[in-house]
Amino acid sequence: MKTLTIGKVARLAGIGVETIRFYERRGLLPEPPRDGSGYRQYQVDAVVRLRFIRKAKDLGFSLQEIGELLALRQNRDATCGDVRSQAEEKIARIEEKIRDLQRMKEALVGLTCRCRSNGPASECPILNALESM
Amino acid sequence: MKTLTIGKVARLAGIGVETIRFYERRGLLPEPPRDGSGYRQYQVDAVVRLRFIRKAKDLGFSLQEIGELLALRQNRDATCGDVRSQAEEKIARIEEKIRDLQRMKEALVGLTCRCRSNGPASECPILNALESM
DNA sequence: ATACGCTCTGTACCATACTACAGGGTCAAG
DNA sequence: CTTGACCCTGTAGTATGGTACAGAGCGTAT
Repeated sequence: MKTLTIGKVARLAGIGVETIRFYERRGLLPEPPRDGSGYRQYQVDAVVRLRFIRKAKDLGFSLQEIGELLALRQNRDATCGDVRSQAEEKIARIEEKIRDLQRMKEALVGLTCRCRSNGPASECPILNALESM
Repeated sequence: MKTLTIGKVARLAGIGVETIRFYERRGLLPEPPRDGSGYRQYQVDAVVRLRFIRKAKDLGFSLQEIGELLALRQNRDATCGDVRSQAEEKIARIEEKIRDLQRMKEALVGLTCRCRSNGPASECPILNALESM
C-alpha cells in the first residue's frame, strides 16, 4: 500500500507540516508508523481526517471540540443523535455570541449618533459616555 | 490632595491589582508617582480611566484599540470625528463577525436537518458531510 | 513587638492555535 | 558525490488578556 510523507499529506490537506505535527501532539491525529529513518508514513485517510479538522474549524469548532467529534466518530456506541446534540449545542453558543455582538453594536451605534463629528476629542460624547457609564 | 493605593483603586474600579499593574506595563495607564517606600500614589482620575478601559472592553474593543482611544482623548488635535471613525470601523468589524457567525450557524443547521438522530455515529450525515465537503 | 495585610519586582504560567527556528539526518536528481 | 529539498526532535516565540506566585519590604493595630 502506498504511503505518504508528511509534506504530501500537508499539501493534499491544505495545511502546514508543522501544523500536522502539532495536531499529532494534541491527539487529533493518531501517530502514524515510521519508516527505517523515522519518517512518518501516512495513509490517505490521514488526509481525510485533516480535511475534516479544517472544515470543522471553519464551522467554528475549537480543536477540543473537534477532538470530541472525532472520538464520537470512532466510537461504535455513539449515535448520530450524540453528534447532533453537539452540533445543536454549538449552534446555541453561536447564537449567544451573535446576540453579544449585536448588543455591542447597538451600544456603539447609539454613541456615534450622539457625536456631531466636530470639536475636540476631549469633548466627544462617545468618550464621555465611556467614562461615565 | 488625597492619593489612593493600588488596592483601593482596584476596588473602586472593580478590577484586580495585578491587572492594574498589567495595564501599566501595556501603557494603558500612566505610571503614577511613588511615595517614600515605592508605593504607587494614584489620583481619582486613575479610577475613571480604569472604568473607561473596562467599559470599552465590554464593548468589544481590544486593549490595543483602547490604547488608541485613550490617546485620542489625550490629543488636543484629535477631533470628535476621529473617535467617531474609530467607532464606525469597530461597528463594521462587529458586523463582519456577525455575518461570519451566521454563515457558520446556517451550515450547522443545514447539517442537523439531514440527521435523523438514530443509527451509529459512523453513518451520521453531519460527520460524513464534514469529511466530504 | 509582632502579626496581619498590603505593596513591591520579577518571573512564570493559563488557554488557544499555531509558527519558527536550530541543528541535525535522509533522499533523489544530475 | 554534491546539492537541494525534504524529514526529524525539541524548544521557543507569536498574540491576547490576564493570573499566580516567590521573596522581599512596609504600615498599622493590638
